Amino acid sequence: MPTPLSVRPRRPRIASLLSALLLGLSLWLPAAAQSTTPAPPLMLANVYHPGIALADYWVSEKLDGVRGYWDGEQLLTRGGQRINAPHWFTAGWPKVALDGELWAGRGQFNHAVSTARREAPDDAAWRRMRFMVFDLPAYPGTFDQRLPALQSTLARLAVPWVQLVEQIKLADHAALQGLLQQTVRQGGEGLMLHRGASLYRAQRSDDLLKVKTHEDAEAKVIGHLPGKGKYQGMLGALWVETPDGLRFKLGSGFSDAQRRQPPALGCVVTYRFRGLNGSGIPRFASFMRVYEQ
DNA sequence: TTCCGATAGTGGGGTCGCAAT
DNA sequence: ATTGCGACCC
DNA sequence: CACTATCGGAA
Repeated sequence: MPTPLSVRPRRPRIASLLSALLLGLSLWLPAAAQSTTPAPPLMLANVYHPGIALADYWVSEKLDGVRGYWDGEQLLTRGGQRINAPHWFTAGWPKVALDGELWAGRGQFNHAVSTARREAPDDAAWRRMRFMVFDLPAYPGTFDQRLPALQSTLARLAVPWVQLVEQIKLADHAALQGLLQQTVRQGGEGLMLHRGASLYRAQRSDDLLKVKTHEDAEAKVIGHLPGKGKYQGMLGALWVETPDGLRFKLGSGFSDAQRRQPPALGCVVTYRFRGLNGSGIPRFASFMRVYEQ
């Protein structure tokens, strides 16, 4: 799927009629900004479920940062946006593709995003960043074979802010759950599984799996927010309040029928979430069901 | 026939960059 | 200087 | 990121 619509309409200050014309025109022109390239061919993850042949996989921590794809020349985001790192950060990097995560440590997701997406690199911020590499996309071999090649590639580079993501083998599902709980307790986001026998495929498949935890909680419905597009005239999101008085919007997890007849004001709903963001608001919250005592 | 995989299309918090105020 | 919005990240 | 709905081909 070709990346659509150029972004960032950079319109000159002329008559508003003309600028509107240019804006409309810009949708048909190639992306003007030097910051956008086609999305890199990334391997994407499915969700782990019991029954997967764990012996076929390598296990590593899921690092909560910004996906970074080094195409041999420049750093790109998952969507193909150019990442403006300081020159020293990428100096000496190999002329081959590297796939990894721009990461500032556990619990530092916002710092990683802020640093990676700033147009003018903030040197002090970048000094806290690491490129945690987990794959060598262009290498013709299985993940089992790419791992040692990647290790020697990074060993030649030998800078502390570029590191290989540690991969281990686990005996069984129980061991996986144990490591998952331990990792999350320590502030990690979850685990990733790489199938050892898999070639690098730019697709979402079971060759790459993610393992995450989730929690359930309750909140009271204090408002209905309207939907857009295909949800015009239906529920877009519930405005809810937690027992602590924290308010946020709950907009995912509803069936179309529930969006037509949403939970009533004042009732309590159960939602699922994965950790809290910096302000204590549940991250990736989704509606589960109406709560009944 | 049923089921699975890939798409398309909604929704969230947070951040940056730009335009309007 | 503040606010609002779209487009990204997750 | 989360999710639901849909469609076509695999099972």
